[in-house]
Amino acid sequence: MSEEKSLNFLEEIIEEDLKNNTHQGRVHTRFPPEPNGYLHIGHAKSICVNFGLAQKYNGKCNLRFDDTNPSTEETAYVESIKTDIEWLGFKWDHEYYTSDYFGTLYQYAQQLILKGLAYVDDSTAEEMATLKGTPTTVGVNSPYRNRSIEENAQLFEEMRAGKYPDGAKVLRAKIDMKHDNMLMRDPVIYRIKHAHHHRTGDAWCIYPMYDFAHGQSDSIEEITHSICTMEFIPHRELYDWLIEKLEIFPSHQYEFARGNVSYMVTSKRRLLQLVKENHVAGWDDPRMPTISGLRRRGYTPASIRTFWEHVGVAKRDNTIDINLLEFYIREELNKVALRRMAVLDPIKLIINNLDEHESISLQAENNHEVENAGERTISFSKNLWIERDDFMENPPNKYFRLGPGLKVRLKHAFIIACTHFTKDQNGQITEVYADYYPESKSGQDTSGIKVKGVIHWLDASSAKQAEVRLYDRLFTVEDPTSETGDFKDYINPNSLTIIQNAWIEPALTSASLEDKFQFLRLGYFCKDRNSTNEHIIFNRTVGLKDSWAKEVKKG
RNA sequence: UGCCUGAUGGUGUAAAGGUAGCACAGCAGUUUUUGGUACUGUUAGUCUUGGUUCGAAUCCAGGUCGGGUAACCA
Repeated sequence: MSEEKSLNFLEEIIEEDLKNNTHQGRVHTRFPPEPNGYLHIGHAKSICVNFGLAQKYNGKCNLRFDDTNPSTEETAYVESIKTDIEWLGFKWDHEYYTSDYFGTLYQYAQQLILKGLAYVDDSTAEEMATLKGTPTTVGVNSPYRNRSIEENAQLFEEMRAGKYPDGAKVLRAKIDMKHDNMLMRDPVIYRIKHAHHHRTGDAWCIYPMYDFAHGQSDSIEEITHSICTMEFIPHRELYDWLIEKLEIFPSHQYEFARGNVSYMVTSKRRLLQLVKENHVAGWDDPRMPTISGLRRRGYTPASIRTFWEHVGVAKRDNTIDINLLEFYIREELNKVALRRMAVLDPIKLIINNLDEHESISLQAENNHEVENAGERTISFSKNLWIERDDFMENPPNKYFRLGPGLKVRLKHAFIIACTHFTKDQNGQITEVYADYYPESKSGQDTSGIKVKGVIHWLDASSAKQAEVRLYDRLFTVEDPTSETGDFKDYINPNSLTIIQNAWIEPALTSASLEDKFQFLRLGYFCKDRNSTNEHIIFNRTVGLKDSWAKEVKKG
């Protein structure tokens, strides 16, 4: 089989540059988060693209915090972002902050003023908005547009010195108020903000705007390929204009389509709302699409990387089916997760032909997908727990589990035959009775009995209790933001089901936070960070594929 | 309405003028001591109208539809 992986458009650009020796064979990218929120699944794509490209082409990737707006940014976010990137498995070449360049950026602004390409404007925000025009009507020059170079230089210096209050003046690039691209209509490049900055403290009271910081920072770091999402396309013209006028290193911007995933929302505003209004338990709630949420949910870094790698990079709008993400986490967990048994909704199973104090030791494989995964010892005795779902009073034809007169195998143990059962006055099954076949022991079955079904179970005398949290998608519709009404109207009321008293294998009590488990026939689980020795909590990462459920649904 | 983008099965993504392929999902089956996994088979696609060409998903022109864009946010 020839593994001929085609290149995405960014790889094509880079390979073309490499061929033409555009940057002396250098590939240098950067990941530029703003430290004002937590990273989510969409950022993970950008991280995979930027760090991935650098890796593939033997280049470098910087981490640069785009911290030009002191009123929204915090050091706490810086830490969470770094944690998440490292967890995803990437290493940055340098850790930079746009605020490191405030001095240089200030000088760049002065140069622009000296070239007659920037001016100080006293207009209010409203006045500027009016003068700016609309996409279909051209803008009008500000009355301050023709101030002399000397006056502009003087005023800008005074802005920096703190002579004016917030909003009193801005520095604008002098481009063209009639430009088709709204961003070229004399964009604001510096504004006054008497705010404490998380890194520079009170050293500055003027801060550069994104457009006067990002491209210049790329240039300072000699970034060869500045890769961002499609909504920045209109900014590229300004990006290039500034680099040209400033005569600095010609970084270039390339845009790809952000990756959307069905049943998830990723806008910072909406995520913040979910947290603030307590629809979820925090930024790392396992239902959140944040990296920290996915981590707590039990997703692995590799599964997220593989997911984005297979999704690919292109320029068209897209919504990726959440099934694909779930496929990749299942694929990985199937190979690494230790198999254990747990009973979430128990009914008692009593073995008729076993004495009360009898106990049989059995060996159970930890993961038969992997050699050397080892075995553990489990016990089998008279009183067992089985899943309520695994017994039916009047089972349909293709039901391969337990029912009156039916036989099944208890995983890793014996074949049993149901003799009778009891119900309470509400018609709820309370106890199921069965005979076991001693000669049908798992691995050394000489009984000759064939059964189609295998169910999981727990020895009631040794099982431990735990809390199990079953997570489902947070929303009931693929794209809650495109529906009528508020996106929160579409929150899935069943996104979290808490089972307070589930039964688990004793071996599970010593689980670590990093361990991944498959609860046989139920799904993949991991221990929650809020677990204590007395109270263990397991989170369901994702269920197993369930073709029986599908069958039932079809009727 | 201006400018910028984009359009390939249900979803995502390939095919650089020459057999429309891959993955997920779906469906059918084989295997199975997890109704899991693995394996096999299978359904289904080039937005539209013209043009260029022996030949067009690809090139050209018009149209249609989607997305972005009018913060002292990034």
